[in-house]
Amino acid sequence: MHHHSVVGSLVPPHELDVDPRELESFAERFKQRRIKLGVTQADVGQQLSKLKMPGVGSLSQSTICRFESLTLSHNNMVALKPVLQAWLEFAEAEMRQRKKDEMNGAMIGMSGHINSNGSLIDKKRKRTSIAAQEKRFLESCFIQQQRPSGERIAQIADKLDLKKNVVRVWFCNQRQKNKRLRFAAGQSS
DNA sequence: ATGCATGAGCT
DNA sequence: GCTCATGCATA
Repeated sequence: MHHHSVVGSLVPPHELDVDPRELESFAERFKQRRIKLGVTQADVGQQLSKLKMPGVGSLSQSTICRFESLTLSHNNMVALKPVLQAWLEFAEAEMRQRKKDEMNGAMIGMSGHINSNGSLIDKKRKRTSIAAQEKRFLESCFIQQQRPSGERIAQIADKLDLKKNVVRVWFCNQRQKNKRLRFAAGQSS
């Protein structure tokens, strides 16, 4: 229910071929201006929904962070760029407006805080922690076969005393990691 | 900032 | 069962 791809992998055909260097410079400018605005990565993610861009909801701090550090796939970077660019313009316009208001002496009392709290007891997602030694083995296996068969995965899982699913997901994440812009072969900047 | 996980969509 | 975009949880 919370997975509504912001843009899926559908990108205008004209922009399918975007210069990685262009993305890199944009990401850098984005971060600098975001910081200048005094806004956190988490804030950006939440404020995106205020943009009312069709099909664009909010994003997590993780995703904003990864955009800034170029650790997303090329297509993902290309898809997110226009959205974040729109947010930047929106946020800077808003700031200009605030300054203007202050100039007009429209200082509004900035105090008051209302805090309510409701605590619910729910099952939180747990994260398996794979030990360094196990990781080393997994990495060596990954070098041999990036896409081991189900049988091979079961074998590895058994040897490392990990759930088969944990090993399968590890390989999936590893392959995905190899596709991230920043680690892709052929990056020169 | 990053590791492990989820869920949608596709084959 | 994979890829892909994305996020919770945690270091």
